Amino acid sequence: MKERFTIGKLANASDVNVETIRFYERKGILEQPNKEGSFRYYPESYILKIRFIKRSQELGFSLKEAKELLDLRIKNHAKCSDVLSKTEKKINEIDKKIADLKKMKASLKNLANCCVDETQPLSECPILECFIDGV
Amino acid sequence: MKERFTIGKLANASDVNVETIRFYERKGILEQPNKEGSFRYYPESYILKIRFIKRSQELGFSLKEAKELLDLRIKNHAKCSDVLSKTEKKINEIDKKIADLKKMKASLKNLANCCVDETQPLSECPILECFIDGV
DNA sequence: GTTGATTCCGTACTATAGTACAGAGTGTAG
DNA sequence: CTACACTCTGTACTATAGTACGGAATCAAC
Repeated sequence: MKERFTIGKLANASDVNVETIRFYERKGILEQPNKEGSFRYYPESYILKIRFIKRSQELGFSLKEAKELLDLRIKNHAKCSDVLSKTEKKINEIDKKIADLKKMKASLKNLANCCVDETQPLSECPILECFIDGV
Repeated sequence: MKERFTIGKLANASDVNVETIRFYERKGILEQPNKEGSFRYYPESYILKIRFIKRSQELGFSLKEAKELLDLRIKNHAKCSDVLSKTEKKINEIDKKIADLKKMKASLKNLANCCVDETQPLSECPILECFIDGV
């Protein structure tokens, strides 16, 4: 038997505010679930959707982009090339983000290392160097 | 001879609005440069700072966090342990971001692959699977 | 079958990150 | 030495992403 969630339970399980879920519905980020009577009842998958949205934001995607990511799916093979090009674009974006995060990390590691080895030289604002070569 | 930039030149070189730079100064994100007369003149390093801030935002850091990253530096060795712990915290955050971006990417690759190989099964919302195991 | 928690809708408010603009002053190139 | 592009300060406006709240309706447990 499948679990169903009222908005309050869903909010709790997804670690967001009830108002946030309603806000997402108003904005079309989340689709409205079936209503029984006048109350919304959500399938469990919404927990995953909401967590995906929140994490996407933390990774530098806007709500709109998070929705685009959630919407990426193959409905019929005529549209496959469309999905493929969008997907490849997003993969490229993600690769750039990963590359830049790695540069940031290397820069921070270098900074941390200077705390250990006092003889290391260090510029006034060491993290600035992280994007110098080929952003 | 070092280059110096008026706010307009800096904005142009950094690919942001003049008002954005002034906004960052009001908010204390960027420190005010020396003024000659009543005009601001910036050293070249500000281009790098502003690009760093913008990119940090695209990687999911807030303005406040971007400033914290820019401010991470060793002033004297008494405070080293402080810098070290902040730096390690940020490195952990970055590692988590990288890990999740990789999961997203794998999910998108799987989706793309289904366009090529039609026999592959695909769920209704394939990207949702990306954070299922051990976020 | 009443009561208390939860949900409903709509509207208003908040925080963050800018953007726009008015009106005065300044710098510089011809 | 003047014209005009640029800068100054201050205030107001915008977009995005929520958050809060009033007052009515509903659900569920006793």
